[in-house]
Amino acid sequence: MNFWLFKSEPDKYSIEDLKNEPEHTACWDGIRNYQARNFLRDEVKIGDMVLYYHSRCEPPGVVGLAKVVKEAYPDDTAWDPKADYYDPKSKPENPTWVMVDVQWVANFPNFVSLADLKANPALEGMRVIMRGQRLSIQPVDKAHFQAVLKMGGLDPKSYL
DNA sequence: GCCAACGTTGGC
DNA sequence: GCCAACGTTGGC
Repeated sequence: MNFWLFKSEPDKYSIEDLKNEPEHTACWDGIRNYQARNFLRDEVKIGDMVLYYHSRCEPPGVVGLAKVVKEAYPDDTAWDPKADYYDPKSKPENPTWVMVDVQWVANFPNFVSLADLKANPALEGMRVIMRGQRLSIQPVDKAHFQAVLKMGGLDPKSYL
């Protein structure tokens, strides 16, 4: 099993939006960065666990836990001219972009802000706390993942 | 809203 | 293939 951090802007799609979906499940569409795409396509697997991170808000931080329920398949919003993430380079016969499905698992009893993450020495090296780290799909070390769950008030033994 | 950091584009 | 210009991300 792999561990991930997925960023989302809560104004656009928050963890509450995911929680309110049928079966708490939605497609994670709109990824238009090649490094993130490669993670989605090659390494994000069913059962992988995801830290749900709110970015571009005050304060940014990890708000909960989700899991992967469907592996990479073509992101059809890329060839819809009306979609926000339309990309004319991507075609149905040769899709450039992929998405996965994620399911809400839990909200953190305690919000874990970016400042909290930076203040925890156990999280040294975690990508999200590094300067200029814009990647919206990030791999997370298991030890880091467990530490963040604990900070959020969830028992890793119950979820991993 | 600002702006530094980063990714992408496109002329050469 | 280089790199300047441009667009986007995201913390602050």
